[in-house]
Amino acid sequence: MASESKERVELLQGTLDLIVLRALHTMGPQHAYGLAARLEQIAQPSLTLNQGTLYPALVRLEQKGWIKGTWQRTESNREAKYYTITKAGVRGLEKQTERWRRLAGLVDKLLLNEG
Amino acid sequence: MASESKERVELLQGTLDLIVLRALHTMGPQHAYGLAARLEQIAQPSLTLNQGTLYPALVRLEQKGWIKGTWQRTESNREAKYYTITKAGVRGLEKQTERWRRLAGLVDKLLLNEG
DNA sequence: TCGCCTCCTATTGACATTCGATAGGAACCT
DNA sequence: AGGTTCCTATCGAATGTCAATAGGAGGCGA
Repeated sequence: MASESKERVELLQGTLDLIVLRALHTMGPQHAYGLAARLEQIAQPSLTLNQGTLYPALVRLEQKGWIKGTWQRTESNREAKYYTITKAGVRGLEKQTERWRRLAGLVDKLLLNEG
Repeated sequence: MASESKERVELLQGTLDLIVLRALHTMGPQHAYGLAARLEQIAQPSLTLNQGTLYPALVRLEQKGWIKGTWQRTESNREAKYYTITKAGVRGLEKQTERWRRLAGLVDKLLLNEG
């Protein structure tokens, strides 16, 4: 047995943008905190999203013009920055998805050669 | 249509180790140069492996004890460092593969929710 | 023998991203 | 008043990739 038991999925650099974009696209506007919660839930116990990773990612994406943040009040009456995906963001998402599929395809191709 | 036509796959950070390990595992001992050629061939025109990325990766893997390099003569009579995967490397490969599958599964789960 | 091409290893600096730790404000509940 | 949850945010360290560059050694043709 391996001596560790946590076995979290660590992000592959560059994957986070795809994940965030996709999440915003399907679930609509979200704020960082909520996003983290949703994703963690979807990912079961395997992925723990670092706040210190997520926030910079959102800033990055906003600077690129792929998402846009607006301050609003939460259901729980707190100030939160809700991010919405932009048109450019949708295009970006498509590209990132394509990129992912390519790499995944390549890796799978290698992984399949079990001979 | 997108305005560009090359669309190379850039590596997701952390993927290279998996690829190299897998390649060595299935094709047996290889030197860096040959490895690059083989991989590029497998990946069609989509992946261009950077030498500047591959060499450090091999050093890294050797330091971890996952691969072992020995100098030998090539068919073309040149000195080359042939890398072989070690037992620890095989275990590492399994872990990396598992890790990849997890992340790929997660991303795919997200990607499937097309609205 | 000279020069060039292919084969092959290798390093360097810039850059981007992630991690882990840490900080703090504001609303709500007791 | 005090604690907890919600929520945003930043910092330093570590890591990995990229693009460019350097160079030696064998083989081959002129």
